[in-house]
Formats: sequence, structure tokens, C-alpha cells
Amino acid sequence: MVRKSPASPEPQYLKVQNHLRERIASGHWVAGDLLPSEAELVQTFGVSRMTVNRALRELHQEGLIERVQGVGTFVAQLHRISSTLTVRDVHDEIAERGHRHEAVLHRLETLKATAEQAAEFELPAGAELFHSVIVHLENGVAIQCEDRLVNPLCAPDYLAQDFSQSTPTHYLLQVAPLSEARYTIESTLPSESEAKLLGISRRDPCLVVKRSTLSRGRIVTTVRLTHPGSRYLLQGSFQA
Amino acid sequence: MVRKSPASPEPQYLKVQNHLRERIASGHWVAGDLLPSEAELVQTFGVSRMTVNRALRELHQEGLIERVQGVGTFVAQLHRISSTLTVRDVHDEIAERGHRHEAVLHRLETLKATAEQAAEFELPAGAELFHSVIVHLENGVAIQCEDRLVNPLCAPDYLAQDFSQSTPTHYLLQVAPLSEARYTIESTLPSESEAKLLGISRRDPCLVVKRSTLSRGRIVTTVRLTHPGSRYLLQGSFQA
DNA sequence: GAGTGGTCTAGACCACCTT
DNA sequence: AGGTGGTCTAGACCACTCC
Repeated sequence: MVRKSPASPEPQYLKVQNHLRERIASGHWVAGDLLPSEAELVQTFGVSRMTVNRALRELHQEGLIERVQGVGTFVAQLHRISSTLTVRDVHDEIAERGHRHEAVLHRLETLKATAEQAAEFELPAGAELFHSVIVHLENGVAIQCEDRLVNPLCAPDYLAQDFSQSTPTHYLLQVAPLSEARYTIESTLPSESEAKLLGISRRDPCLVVKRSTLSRGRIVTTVRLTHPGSRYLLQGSFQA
Repeated sequence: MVRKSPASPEPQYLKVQNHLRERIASGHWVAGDLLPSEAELVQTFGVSRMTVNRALRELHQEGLIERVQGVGTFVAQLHRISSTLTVRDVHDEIAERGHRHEAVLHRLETLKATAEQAAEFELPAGAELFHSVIVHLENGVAIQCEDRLVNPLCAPDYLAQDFSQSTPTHYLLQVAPLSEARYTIESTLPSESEAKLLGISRRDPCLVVKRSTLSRGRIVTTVRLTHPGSRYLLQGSFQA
């Protein structure tokens, strides 16, 4: 009993979804309101329950509705505006803007971990870590200073890479499959060396992203990405 | 033929999903690799194709795999680390940390839109806008200066609200259902008045979130949220 | 034509909540 | 007991890609 007419590119579950989406966006239902049950929507749209269920499940995953077993489906309290923030490989990001990317390698070395660093990587005190400092330029302008520590157990050949050709992010994702990452975003002043490398004043505010990346339960790398505030911003959007 | 044993809290589609997730996280399959087809997974796990399909569809929605009709399913190129960044009502955020929230109202007025502002709100030049400036305190410490413009057509009673009790975000979400939002996050120095209101130096870097919120296709409000860099950071995590 | 994923159905059993 | 959502099945038709 499939009734897919030839000129119907829009799947049924999307029809249900868009109908509900519009009614919510238009204020026909407001936060907390009870939506029609799956059985009612089955009647209204003349589709099977699995189709209605998929439409509702996806709206739930988006955070637009709340579902309570045994009770019903409600419009979510949209007291938060969440959206997917993407922290990307800086090379791809620049390339996508149609600009030229250059990387200048300032350090690539082995160093002894401080007690704090060793603890973070769960390595014995005094263990060796790889360290790199790279400045990324967009059309010749410095937009990011990448100061990175790498766990030698996860990427033993790190020091042998040519980072004028490929970024550390790109290389590390190849050798160590990403399983988890944690990051913070903050606004601070640059260190003296960062200011020098980026060609800015120590008084210029910077957007700093700190990130730890895990693979197979081990910390692969920690990085501090410092961006001159005047040359870089994060942006995003949210659609109900 | 449902074989749900009483002591199996984990749904079948999650078993399939977790199996694939682990194989990808462990490096058994790397970016670009071809995964087993749905038909093969049906055999392997002894479940129906709908169940396998759901497992794969959700992994695709998460960005972990790519699917090409007529070809197959592949491990996605994880050249980006994306995660859900949530910009929330500051009251909820503080309350969730178990801290005390206070709001100090500094301005609540009507003003004539500049040409630029009028254009942004799609209103005639010189139209009236509502304007509020509120400083939010967490346990008595200023963490956010909220400078907001509101479209009177969307929230005519804005000026009559008691913002020591409820936040503008909360009120506006009630009167104007959220349909879309756009935001940027950047690092800059505070204006003179912001520095004064937050009790910081004009040289202290700040994390600034600018956001426009739409409802029914109209811009309801624009806001500039200024946070002292030393007292506020955004954080998030990502799980493959 | 064979294999892939995209969608859909008409049932089903279950856990849960309300009454 | 009756309604709700959560999950699952064993089929089906379709569009697409590759050979």
C-alpha cells in the first residue's frame, strides 16, 4: 500500500515534521503545549505510525519537542539557543573562504613534561612530549597561533611531519582516530611570545580555544589556539 | 517475533550503533573505509533492516558516517570537530551552578532607531525601538552586561516588564516564539560604559556574544552580551 | 541486472503514566 | 483499563550507481 506518487519528492515524515515545525514557529503552539498524539497524527496525515514516530523522534533530537512515555509530546521550553559549533581544521576553513593558507613553523621539538602536563597526559613525571608552535596565515595575515603538545605514544612520527604541507590536526586525525574532545573558549590577552608571533600588541584581546583530544581513551594532544580578536570570530545560526 | 528478553535494557539499534562506533573509534575502520551494507548488518545482528537503517541513519546525523545511495556507507572524514554550543538564558545557567542570580536594570527606554538599526529591523527610518541595559550578577559578581534592542511590533509591552524578576530572554521567548537565531562570538575590549557597569578596566578583554533572534520572519531583538574574559568562558565537549 | 541506501506499511509487544 | 510513547518486524517499492 505504498502511495508514493511520482511527483512527490518530499517524504511523508518530512511533511509531518514541517507541519509541526511551522505550527510551533508560528506560535500556534507555545512552549509546554501538548501536541497531538502519534495516533492522532496517523489519522490526520494518513500515514503509518512508524512514519509519524520518525518525524517526532527527529524533532526531539533537535530539541524542539519533549516526549514523555505514557503522557504525551510537548513543545520544548526553548530557554536555550543551541546550535552546532564547529571547530574545524584551520586549513579547510581558510580554503573554503577561497583564501590562501600558509603555515609558519616556529618550533618542533621534544620537551620534558612538567608535573602538571604529565598528569594531564597520564604519563610518568618527566616523560617526553612533542611540542610544536605554528602560526597560520590567511592571505598573509596571521590569524592563529597553534601551540600544541602531543603524546609520543599516540603519534611517534610527529616530529618527522612536514607541517608546511599538512596541518597537525589533519595528521593527528589520520594516525589517531578521534573519539572525544573537550574544549573551552575564552577571551584573554596573548602571552609575550604569542603577541610577537601574531604581530599584535600584548594589549590586544584574543579569542583562545583550548582543546584536548582523546583517542582510544588516551589523550593524544592538547592545543591552545590563539586568535587576534580583531581578525577572527566564531559564528553560527540556529533554526527552529 | 519480538525477542525482547526482560533483562535487556539496551535496544537493538543501539547495539548495532555502539558496535560500529567502537570499531570506528578503535581505528578498526578509518576515514573513508567502506562499512558493511545494511543487508550484511541484518545478517550479522539478526535484526530487521529497519533497525539497522535507524542505527546507521542516526550515526549519519551525528556526522560519523557518510552514506551514498547506490554505493554504500563510509566512515566520515572527521576533519572537523563539531559539538553543540548552547547559548542559554543566563538565569538558568547561574541557577544550575547553584549560585545566586541578580539583575541590575540600568536602562529601559524608547529610542529612535539609527538608519543602520532601522535597516536591521526592517523598520522605516526613525522608527522607535525599545532599549534595555541590564547587568547580571552571579553571587554578587558582574558576569554579563546585556545591551538589547527590541522590536516594539513583536513585544509591545516590553517596557512594562519587571526585569528584576524575569530576564528579557525569558519574556521574549514567551511572547514571540523563536524560529531562528544568528550569533557571533568574539573577543574585544569593552566600551567605556560596559567597563564601568561591569567594574572592570577598559583594557580587560571581554568575550562578546552578539545575537539576533527572529520570530515569524521578523527580527524580534538584537543583543550584545559582554562578559569579562577573566570571569567567563564557554565550554563544550564532543563524543564520537 | 544486481546491489546499495531511502522510504513506507500494518501490524506487534512492551514500559510507562493516568484514571 | 486505556492511552501514551519506545521499539521491532518482515515484508515492500523506489531511486540510484556500478558493471
